[in-house]
Amino acid sequence: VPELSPTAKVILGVLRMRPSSGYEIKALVDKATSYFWRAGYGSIYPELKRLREAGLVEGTEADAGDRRRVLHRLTPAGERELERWLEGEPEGPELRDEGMLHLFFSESEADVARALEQMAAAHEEIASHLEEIEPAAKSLERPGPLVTLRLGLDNHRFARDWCRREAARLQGESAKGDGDE
Amino acid sequence: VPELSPTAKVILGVLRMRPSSGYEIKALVDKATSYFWRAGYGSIYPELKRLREAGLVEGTEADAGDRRRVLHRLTPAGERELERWLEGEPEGPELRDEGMLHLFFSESEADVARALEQMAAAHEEIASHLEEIEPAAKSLERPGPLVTLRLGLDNHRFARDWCRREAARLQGESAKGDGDE
DNA sequence: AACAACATGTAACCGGTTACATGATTGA
DNA sequence: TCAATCATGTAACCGGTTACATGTTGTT
Repeated sequence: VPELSPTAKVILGVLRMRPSSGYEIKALVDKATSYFWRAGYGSIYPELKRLREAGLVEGTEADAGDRRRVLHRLTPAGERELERWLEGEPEGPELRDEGMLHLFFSESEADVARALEQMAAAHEEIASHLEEIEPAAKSLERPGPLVTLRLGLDNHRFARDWCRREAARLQGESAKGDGDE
Repeated sequence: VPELSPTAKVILGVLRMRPSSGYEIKALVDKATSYFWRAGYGSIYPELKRLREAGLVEGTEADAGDRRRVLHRLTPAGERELERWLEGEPEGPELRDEGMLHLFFSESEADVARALEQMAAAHEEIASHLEEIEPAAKSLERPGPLVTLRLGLDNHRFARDWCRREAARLQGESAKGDGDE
């Protein structure tokens, strides 16, 4: 049995929550997981095809008054694969953060303060997005999305505050040395 | 002028701190930036070659009693490119976190608690690594590496504590409901 | 009539990881 | 002499992003 691809993992999980079209999967990922797991059409559609061919997912043309779309749902084999992945040890978080790299290469306290302010703004932006989607997460019965959201929100708020506080401290210090008196 | 590749960014920054061989760049990245920016030999050596060809970097065979190695240093053009990148707006952080995805798909409070414990362990591990390298960062004159490290350390400790606290809370609650009395 | 949103896909490109291949030097 | 570390690189593979291509349905 081959390992699930990264995109397969998010697709199977989403389909267990609710049978969906590729388009809907993309919309949900953008809204609810994009701050820790992304997927584009260029990954989703080919992966859905592979999952159908592997028998983990089943696609039925949505009939009735609906728009033409392919509703995908997990097969029993798909459910087993999903559970198997969920039972295993998750890989550690992978981060790529250009703001941190700027900060790392800073040579003066002014550089540090600037990098910190830019990072604070980036974390603020993500936190705002998470605040927007919080009501939707609260209205679900499943506990996962809301805990995830709160963890993300608190993490980004913490990082934002840390950066702001440290930037302010550095500017306070430089003022002491720069003063006219 | 083409954009700097991701690996070029970390290489140029490292070379400004200290002229180095590809091997040394890799060692520094593994030790000091790997928790927010990685690079392997398979990226570093080809990129060093491209940077030499583009005239941003200059490679001199290290002479003297040294081992045979190619010491790379920034050219004036390389310094300008580095500064230009440093002056621009950094891209936002990109994260891929399988633990968060497990958490997101959790269907019961027991699933949530388990996912949180695994995440706490992952953050603990990263925090431990950062604690190990803290003394080295403290001994530098440049301020960048130490602030970066402290931000990373506090972020991972915060996430670790958050996950632990919430996991404990959930288990406390289930005990109330599961009690024999 | 026009625009936004719904809906599905492919192809080219880019860049990162992994495995492979090689060889010198240093210390136990 | 043997293992670890220093040191440099290439090739195959994998997977993600971006741009392209197309057509429908609902709203203004």
